[in-house]
Amino acid sequence: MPRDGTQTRNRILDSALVLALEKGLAAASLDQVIERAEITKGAFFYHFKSKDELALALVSHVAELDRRNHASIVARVEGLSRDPLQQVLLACSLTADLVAPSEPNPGCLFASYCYQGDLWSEAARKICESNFQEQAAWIEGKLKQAAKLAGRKGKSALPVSPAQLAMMFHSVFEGAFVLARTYNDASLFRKQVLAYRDMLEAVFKPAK
Amino acid sequence: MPRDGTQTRNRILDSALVLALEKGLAAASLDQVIERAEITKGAFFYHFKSKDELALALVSHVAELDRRNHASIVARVEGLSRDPLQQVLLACSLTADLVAPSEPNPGCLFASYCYQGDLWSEAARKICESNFQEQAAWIEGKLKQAAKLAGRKGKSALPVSPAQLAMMFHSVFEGAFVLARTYNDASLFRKQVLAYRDMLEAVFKPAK
DNA sequence: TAATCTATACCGACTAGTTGGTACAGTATG
DNA sequence: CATACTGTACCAACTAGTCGGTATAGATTA
Repeated sequence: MPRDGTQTRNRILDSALVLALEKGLAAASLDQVIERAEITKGAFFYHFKSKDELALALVSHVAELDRRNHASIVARVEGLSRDPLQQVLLACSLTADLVAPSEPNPGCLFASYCYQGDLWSEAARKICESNFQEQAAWIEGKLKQAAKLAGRKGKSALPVSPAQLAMMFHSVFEGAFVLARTYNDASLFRKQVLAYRDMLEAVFKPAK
Repeated sequence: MPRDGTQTRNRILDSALVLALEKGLAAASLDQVIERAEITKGAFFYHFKSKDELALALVSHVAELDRRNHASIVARVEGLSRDPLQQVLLACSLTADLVAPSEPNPGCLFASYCYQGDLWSEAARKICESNFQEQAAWIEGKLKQAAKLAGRKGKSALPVSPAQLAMMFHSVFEGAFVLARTYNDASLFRKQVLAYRDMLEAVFKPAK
């Protein structure tokens, strides 16, 4: 058997990811991707037919990492508590820690793509959408359970539907990156995700 | 005096804005901007020294529109109610209506820029930051007043500080655009902004 | 009042450099 | 011996930006 090419492929992907978050993949030339990956043009085009193919492979790659990360958070959180609301709150806390406060270019590849028309193919969109959906569905399910439990104690209906609350996770998540970049302060990401968590908690546990 | 050039300049700005929201300004070539504005290269470079200068002028332009829009919302809202919380809630409602549910490319130029390193100069960042700050400061002030009013009635402290709640407006606002693009459904923008509004209301008016 | 001047506004061919992508001969590795 | 590259040379298309020239219209002058 020949030597393993997956290592080189991953180097290309890693290089592209760094550049994509730093300056946007559209603005990053293949030469830059190649230089950073420390390979040659020949090697690049051996693994990818075109820049578009790289772009698509990169979303797929990141989506896969994201799904694994989400699965890991779910597993940890479901081990820590049996209460559905607590599980969601814990998941928020873990998500908040995903970005180091010192990170120079905190951001989400999905958001980066969706503001760069060239890369925002229907295929890429669907990958992002399904990731969002999967995660939102988990939150929504948990919140519905939580609402039922709270309802049994004879409380009023929620001011916002579990579906909208679940989607708001991604609103805040994505918006927090924009905030962090605009204020040039990566710690804002953490603060905003935690603020969302605290608001969620308050909505489900109204003043006694 | 020669004929008026401001019209041409505005045409360029408008053209650039459309393209920036559609595909990102970095990916839009000057030729495209020029073609859409129905002018020539000479006219473009008469008004702008470089693409970078256009980019900066465009954020300035949009920031100015945004500030006027915010001022208009504040004026309307302060005419409609004297209660600070109600004013903020109304402002959210008005903001939610900013994006038509049929809009093809809903988005924010600031977010677009901050994911495209080339355009994200320190000067551009500061323009966006000051717009965010100004608007967040208004919300924060109102929420502090609202908290005081609620406190007089002998209620518990807020689960999230007014400052974080105010910033969350922009988190949700920016994130909602990403959501709308990812789910390919512009109506999500409105829903998310309204969901934020309802959550705010719930936090300040806990179950009686 | 006609000719000239001047400053702004604009035109469009052109250039130097970069881009994504190709071609292909050779080398290393399992 | 097929796979996984390296290295270099190349190309057409496109890029931002330049530059010499022109059109317009008000101000100055003869």
